[in-house]
Amino acid sequence: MAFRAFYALPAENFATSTGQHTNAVHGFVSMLLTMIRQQKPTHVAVAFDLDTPTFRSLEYTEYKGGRNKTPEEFYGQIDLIQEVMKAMNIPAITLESFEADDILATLATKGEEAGFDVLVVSGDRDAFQLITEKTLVLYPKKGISDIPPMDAAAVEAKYFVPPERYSDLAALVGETADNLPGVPGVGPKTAAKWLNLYGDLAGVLENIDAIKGKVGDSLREHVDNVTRNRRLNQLKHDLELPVTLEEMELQAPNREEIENLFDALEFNTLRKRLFDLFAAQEEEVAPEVAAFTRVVTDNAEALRGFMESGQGAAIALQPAVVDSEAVGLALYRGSEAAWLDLAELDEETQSVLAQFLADEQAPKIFHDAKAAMHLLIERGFTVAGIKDDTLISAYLIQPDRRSHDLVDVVQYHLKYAVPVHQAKKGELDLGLTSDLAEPTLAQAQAIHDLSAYLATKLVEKHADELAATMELPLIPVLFEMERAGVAVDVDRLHELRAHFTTQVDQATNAAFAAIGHEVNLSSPKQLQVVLFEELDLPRTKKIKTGFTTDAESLQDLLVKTGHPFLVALMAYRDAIKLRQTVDGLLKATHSDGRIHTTYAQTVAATGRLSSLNPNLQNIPVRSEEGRRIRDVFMVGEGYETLLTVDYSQIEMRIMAHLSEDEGLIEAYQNGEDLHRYVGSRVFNVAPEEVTSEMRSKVKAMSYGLAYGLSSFGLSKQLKIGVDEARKLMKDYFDRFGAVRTYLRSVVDQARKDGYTETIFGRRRYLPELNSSDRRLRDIAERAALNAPIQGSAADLVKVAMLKIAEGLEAGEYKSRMLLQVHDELILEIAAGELDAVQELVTREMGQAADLLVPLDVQPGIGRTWHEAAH
DNA sequence: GCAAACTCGTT
DNA sequence: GACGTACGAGTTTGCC
Repeated sequence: MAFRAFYALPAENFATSTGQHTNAVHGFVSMLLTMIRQQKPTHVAVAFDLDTPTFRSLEYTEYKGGRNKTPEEFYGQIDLIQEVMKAMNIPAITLESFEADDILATLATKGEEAGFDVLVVSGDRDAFQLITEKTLVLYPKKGISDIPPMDAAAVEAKYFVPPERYSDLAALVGETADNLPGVPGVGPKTAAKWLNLYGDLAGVLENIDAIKGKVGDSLREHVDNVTRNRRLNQLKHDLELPVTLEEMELQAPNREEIENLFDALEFNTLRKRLFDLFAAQEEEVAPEVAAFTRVVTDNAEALRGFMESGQGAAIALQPAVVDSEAVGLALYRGSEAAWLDLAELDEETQSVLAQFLADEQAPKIFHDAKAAMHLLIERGFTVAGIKDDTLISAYLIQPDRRSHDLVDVVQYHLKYAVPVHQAKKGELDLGLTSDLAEPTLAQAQAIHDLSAYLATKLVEKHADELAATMELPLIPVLFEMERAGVAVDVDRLHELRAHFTTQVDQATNAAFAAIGHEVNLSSPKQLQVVLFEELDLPRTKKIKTGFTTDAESLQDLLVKTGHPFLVALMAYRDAIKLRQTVDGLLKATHSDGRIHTTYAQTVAATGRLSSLNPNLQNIPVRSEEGRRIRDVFMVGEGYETLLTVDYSQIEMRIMAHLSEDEGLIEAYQNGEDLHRYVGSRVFNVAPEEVTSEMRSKVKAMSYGLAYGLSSFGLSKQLKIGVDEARKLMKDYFDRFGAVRTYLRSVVDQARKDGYTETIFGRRRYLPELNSSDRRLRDIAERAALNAPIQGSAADLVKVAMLKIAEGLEAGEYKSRMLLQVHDELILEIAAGELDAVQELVTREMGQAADLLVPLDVQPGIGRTWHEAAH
């Protein structure tokens, strides 16, 4: 691992002021911290090779021969790593005449015997022989985060033999890195074929004469290689180690030693990461979980009994997931729990479970029900009767938190650490005590307990009604939208990709020609050198790393200097952004020819949905070129057309409603062109005398107000003086005074209450309104201004979606909602249903709330999203 | 190799 | 000295 770190990080970038290279140390410690954070081990040890002879090199002098000499810069870094381990109170183990992997093998065996789950991290494939039900191997390819631990199934998938045969396979194939030649002409495929035919290596050698062909001859000729390889690649499991398992228990680091050591190594960001990690760990409290009875529900009768004995009490459910697939399901109902192996259900049990899951009257509690629905439907189960979702509850209680992972939520509210399971794919016998069942059952129990605890919290925060009438009912609606996905024209996507690539290339060439050399146009850092040093253009706004090269500043520079490089650079930025968008869409297109986004219901603090994997809420629309991407979203087979319906000026209307400003309300009630109307009042001219320049000024101001725009911001946006902007705002507020009163009162009220509230009662808590830090307070004030407006709009759209879903179901329409883009809904319309569905959608959107101003909705029809725009 | 910074698309 | 909300995603760079 240290060696990998050494080559991953450029040595020349990592040296102390005294010249000591630290890249391997930095990389190793960085990886170790990541691993501790992700895997949360209770015990940790690190094994090192020595550079003295081992029993392998004594038996076979060429062992690991032919390797390049260790680079100069690596020397000494191993000692430094060992010093860091000492300061972290992590044993660093070496053993004369043995290799690190033998130490790991011994530790794995000892750990298993002591009842531990073991995770071996090694860059040596020989470690695969250690894999068992209790031991997994992390074999880093690129990085150590984001790679699943190798289990038996993963080894089989890759090498076609189980882990206990891996060493046999390696002996036949050979290992270049260790200078262990195998049988020429034999690769993993052939080796695996033989091993599976004859059981193991001994079997292959017994039947050596039966193997035909050139490879058979080759094997017979090199059989000595094979037996030697097998002897050498066998790891030792029974070494006398200088460290006990107890001594491996992960402890807090020795702060003083770390400080001194990291001072010397000049590690500053790592120091923070290390202390942050252990600070977080110290907070964790031991679980205080009530005991419950486990019920094995491996047959229909047992499952039915479990269901019935609960007498209709809500059941918490938690799927166990391996490789994005539900392999097990834990059910918990207070003092009693059940565990189901979803892969092994007999027909009758499957049917009992299916009936329960689909029963609207059987109340269920999930943490992230929508995700569970996707997992379960792949197993043939539909889910109804979602009584509670602790993910939603946690979000409504603290909408500003970014993540509401079960682990975090339980830790925060119930003050205990819920166990997390290691995914183990090959483990098909999922008994009640399996590594998967225990933690999943504990999670289900935690969800059950959370649900009860958060229910009172919801009431305290006045979010119970919102949960019951809006967020929970929305779950199945969003689920259906995600499941449906939207059809895309893949050929068109490829054409667009080629088109934008041409533009990227042209812009790149033009940019290089303009400055006479190449540069990475995607690197702000390099662009700064070109713009502000080579070309010596006027400096732009300061940012942390120098001067910004953002689009707005580039445009300013272009106006000031007219330099052709700027033109090319801006064209490059536009084109590469569009190509990235297209690439993302291509990557996200499923085999059904559709893109299935995921709506995050618990991310945006204002109550909006967000869209991810891919984000379909930021598909370009403003530029002509970008809009072409909207043409690839098309009506799917079996449907007639797309229908888009969006609210016009929803946030302005909500501001009119909330402020009760008579002028604004009158304008909307009379159906006037709002910006023209406002313009005529602000500039004191007749409506027909409002010029387009006046109109765009008040339009920018109107929208900006809902975001907490300052006169400075307005002046910048409109490219007018601050004085003029200030006057514009004054004139605006003179005419629409209630708006100013409202905006002020929102912030004042929020400062008193600690939260803002939408029309539908959605709260956002903003404690920083009373911060002594001016910057934080300003940010909180703008959030307080915006949250009721953006949030009410989000609520309104959600209400409309619920009504539309209801209406579609009641009318037994085949048409369906596909997408939501904050104030716009996109539906796929089945043949003959257009008129009725359009009427339904526009009606429900129009009457989603009873405001002081009318809600205006605009429908559009077309074969593609672009065509359906109006 | 990981995490932060920058940039930019939408509403 | 900063100055418009709410997001997601891709690329580059700093780390020492």
